[in-house]
Amino acid sequence: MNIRTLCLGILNFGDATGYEIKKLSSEGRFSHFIDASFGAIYPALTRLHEDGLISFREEFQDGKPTRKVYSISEAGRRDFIDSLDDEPAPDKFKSQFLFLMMCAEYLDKSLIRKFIDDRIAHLEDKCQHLDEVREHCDHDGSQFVIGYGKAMFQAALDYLKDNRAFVEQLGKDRNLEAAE
Amino acid sequence: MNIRTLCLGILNFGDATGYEIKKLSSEGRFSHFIDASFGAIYPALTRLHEDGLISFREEFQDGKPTRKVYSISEAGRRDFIDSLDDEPAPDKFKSQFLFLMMCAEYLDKSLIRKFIDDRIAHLEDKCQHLDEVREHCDHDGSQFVIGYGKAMFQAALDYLKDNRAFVEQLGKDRNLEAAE
DNA sequence: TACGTCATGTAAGTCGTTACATGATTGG
DNA sequence: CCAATCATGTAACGACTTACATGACGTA
Repeated sequence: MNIRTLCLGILNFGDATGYEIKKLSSEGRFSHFIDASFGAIYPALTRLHEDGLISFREEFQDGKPTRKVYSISEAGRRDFIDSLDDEPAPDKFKSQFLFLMMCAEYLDKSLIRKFIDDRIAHLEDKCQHLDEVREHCDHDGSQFVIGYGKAMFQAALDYLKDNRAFVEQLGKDRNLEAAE
Repeated sequence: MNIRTLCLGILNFGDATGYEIKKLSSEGRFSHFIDASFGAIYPALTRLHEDGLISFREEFQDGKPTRKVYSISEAGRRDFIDSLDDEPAPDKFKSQFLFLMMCAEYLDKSLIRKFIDDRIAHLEDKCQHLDEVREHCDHDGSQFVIGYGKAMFQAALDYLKDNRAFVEQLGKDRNLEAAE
């Protein structure tokens, strides 16, 4: 799913600025299955506007930059809802962390331990964050989707805690840089 | 992690052709956290060879095209193992399926049911596939990584089975195309 | 003083996908 | 007979990232 459709979909749930779309997609309730950068969002919004699928109003504020608040148009809504009937593209998951763990035998035990500690901390953050978002969100579809994310993160977390000893023991005992 | 490093890493575990790297990354034991296309792999191998990080021998076979079997060089191995000390980039997960489920209220109940049936079938395939790969693989690092993938897929599967009724009930009752 | 937040946007460049081109063999 | 598998590669295109430019305010 491209950034264009993503923007349209988010605007379908309510008006937003480019900045808010970025925050929603990388920190908010979509952040566990989507990500987009400013450099992708702003041009996408410009194009959607040119195509008549969204409109915007400017909100002047003192002390802060002017906001462009985008709204989806009727044509945009139609376009978006039609697109939902298409089979979803398969999920994409890329993990350099797993790639690294696969190479545990080439890493120092201490380094593996550090990477796993970081990862566990990161997953705990994510889980906690999803819990918070879920509490402050009464949209049913989002609830379902947050639950799905939580289930996956929690499973990863449990697996890491239960199996870290196994992968840590695969590493090299210390950095033998002096020797060779 | 770019395709270049991916190829180097796979070659670090043993010689392979471009075709085999593709298969490993999209069907084999790396397929749940990595993917690469031919159009990315072949140029990457050419460049790695130019840079002296890999070498290749040609294997002529009758009835089948000639294979170029690549091997990692000492320089390549050093380069790769050094790169492992860097902090791994954060995981990336993109799911159009979850995006779709978030929009359940705009979909027909029947369509949601179909999408979920497909997804469950797909996840069951993946789980079974990982089980098979795990049995035929005695590399410890890979075992750990396969287990991680399995845990995540299984969690997603269980969640879907337990909560599908909730999201299905959010959908529209039938396709009201005649009305409007 | 320097960084983080709010806010928009551009431009260059990287990276990777998709489609094409080629062609023999095997299996349903 | 058609599709899939094996096998390599190119070229065009698209998508996205990164870095930059601008600027005021708040806070540690």
